[in-house]
Amino acid sequence: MKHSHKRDAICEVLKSKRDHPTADMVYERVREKYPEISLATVYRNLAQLCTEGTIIKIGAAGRERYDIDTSDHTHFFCDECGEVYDVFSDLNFTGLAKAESEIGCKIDFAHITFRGHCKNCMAKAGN
Amino acid sequence: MKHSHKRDAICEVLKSKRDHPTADMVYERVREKYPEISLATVYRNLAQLCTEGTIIKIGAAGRERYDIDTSDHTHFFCDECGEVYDVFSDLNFTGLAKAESEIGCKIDFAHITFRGHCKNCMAKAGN
DNA sequence: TTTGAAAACGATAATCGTTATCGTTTTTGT
DNA sequence: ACAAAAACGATAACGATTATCGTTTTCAAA
Repeated sequence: MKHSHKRDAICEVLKSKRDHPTADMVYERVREKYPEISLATVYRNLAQLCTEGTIIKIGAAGRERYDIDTSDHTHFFCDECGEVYDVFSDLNFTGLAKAESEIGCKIDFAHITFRGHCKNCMAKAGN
Repeated sequence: MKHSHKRDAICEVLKSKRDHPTADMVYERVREKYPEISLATVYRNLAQLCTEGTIIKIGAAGRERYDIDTSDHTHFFCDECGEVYDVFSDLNFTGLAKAESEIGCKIDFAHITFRGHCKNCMAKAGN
């Protein structure tokens, strides 16, 4: 895909620190390279990158986050610190066909997110 | 739980038509009984009912919906018509422990939503 | 290398769902 | 009946995101 310089810089931000930043966080980071960039440009390019499939949006209650890893994986949201972690382990679940037949629908996606307490927060609480 | 008249009417709206309405939809419906009710009152009471555990919020990308069925169940969102359906079939999934050990976390909730095409929309498309 | 159209941009206004404020009204317990 | 607490309506404020618009940059064809 052909990208503008600023769009490239936004990709670079997503690639270099894979912590699922919000638009604001991307804005702050890309300003290190382009101090004059507008927040509108960040939103515009994030939207475009989503449309073309380069990145994905992982909605978390009124505050979108962005992930450059478009492979099939799950996200874990820490309820304590708000951090988001990738989970790549396979999750097989049974009952999907039964769910489909229950309401007579075709399930295209089963979207799973985890919530709980992350390693760091558990370590802190443990002491 | 002790409720005001208007809070009761809001519950009644949720009970009588279990289609996971948005706050706006609740507002429209409760106005049939209380034409003078304010949208603020609807939001206020929906929030309160969530807090006390009488109803649940099922967030769907920037637009909350409300469900008076607080039992453990899943929701199916039709990508075509936007309708939301309840799914009560059990879904067992394996790999949760592996996911926990992968990132060293404690998973408290696994939140699942389905997306796809509902019965009605498939029937329409089929002709 | 000029040129002109398309794409991208910055600034900022607008939008949308939701929440907060505040002065008034209703409910409740005594 | 009465005071305190809860609920209310109107509306302003909020925060995240999107739209607008006039300007600037890019890039390919001439």
